[in-house]
Amino acid sequence: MATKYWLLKAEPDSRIVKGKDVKFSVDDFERVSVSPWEGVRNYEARNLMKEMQVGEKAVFYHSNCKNPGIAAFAQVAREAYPDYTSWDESHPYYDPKSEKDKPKWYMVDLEFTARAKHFIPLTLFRHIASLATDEPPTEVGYIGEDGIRAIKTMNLVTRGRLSVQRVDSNAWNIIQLLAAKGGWEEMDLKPKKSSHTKMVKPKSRIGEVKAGKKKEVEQGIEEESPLSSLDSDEEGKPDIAAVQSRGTASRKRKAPADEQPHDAEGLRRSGRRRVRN
DNA sequence: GCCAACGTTGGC
DNA sequence: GCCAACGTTGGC
Repeated sequence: MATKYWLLKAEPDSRIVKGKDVKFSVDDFERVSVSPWEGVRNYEARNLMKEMQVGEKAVFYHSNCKNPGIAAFAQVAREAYPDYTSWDESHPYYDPKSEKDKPKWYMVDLEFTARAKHFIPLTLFRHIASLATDEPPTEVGYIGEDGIRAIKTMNLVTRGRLSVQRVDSNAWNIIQLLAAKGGWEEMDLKPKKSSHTKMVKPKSRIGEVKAGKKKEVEQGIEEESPLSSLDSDEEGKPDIAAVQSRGTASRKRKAPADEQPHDAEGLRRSGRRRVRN
């Protein structure tokens, strides 16, 4: 079985949840060297962690911060085991539905490997993903057209909210290159306005009405085609909660890879992670 | 089983 | 701080 590669997020900035700081930066990671990846409360992310094997490589991503992006490399140091923080009432991600004899949430241990020589900002990925395949920027021309293709389909670009993601080997190789070589520091990393530009801001008339909290989504967009996601090879049961596409925008999303142990229920938090203690 | 409402993620 | 995106819940 081919080695798999992963991307895991953590928040480098302080954020207090239930009185505890959930911050976990690359500095923290480097300092502790090995860390349990607790706090993931999203089924798909959890299932991905259950697939992880000791020794597999991963990138460490800074999320929900001023400059999100890939900060370091890591490897899986322990396969999935129950996330004991889900049993701790005082923990930010306590889940009363998770029982000791039937854990609902799992985590792996990750070991810090090295910092990325060049921090790779999300804006770079987004920018590259917005380009035509045959117009590679000279500054990072070394990634080639295949590199652009690989980036366009990265989960990081297409599935922003997933906190634990798989990284395919093409993307993995590009990440290695980028982290080693850099070169984009002078680039203007704004995405190249793509099709779905949505700048329809009202021309503000003078007493405009505020229109409630309804945000109409223009639909019709539906660009997504790739959504590759090979997916879900759950090892557990098949996923039940199948797709629930939301009506509005014909989103195609894959089934929520889930499994839920008998009663579905659920916390509504998603996959954030990490709580320092 | 559909889908509107709700609540969270997380970029900007 | 705003708000689009989207996972989840719950009414029907």
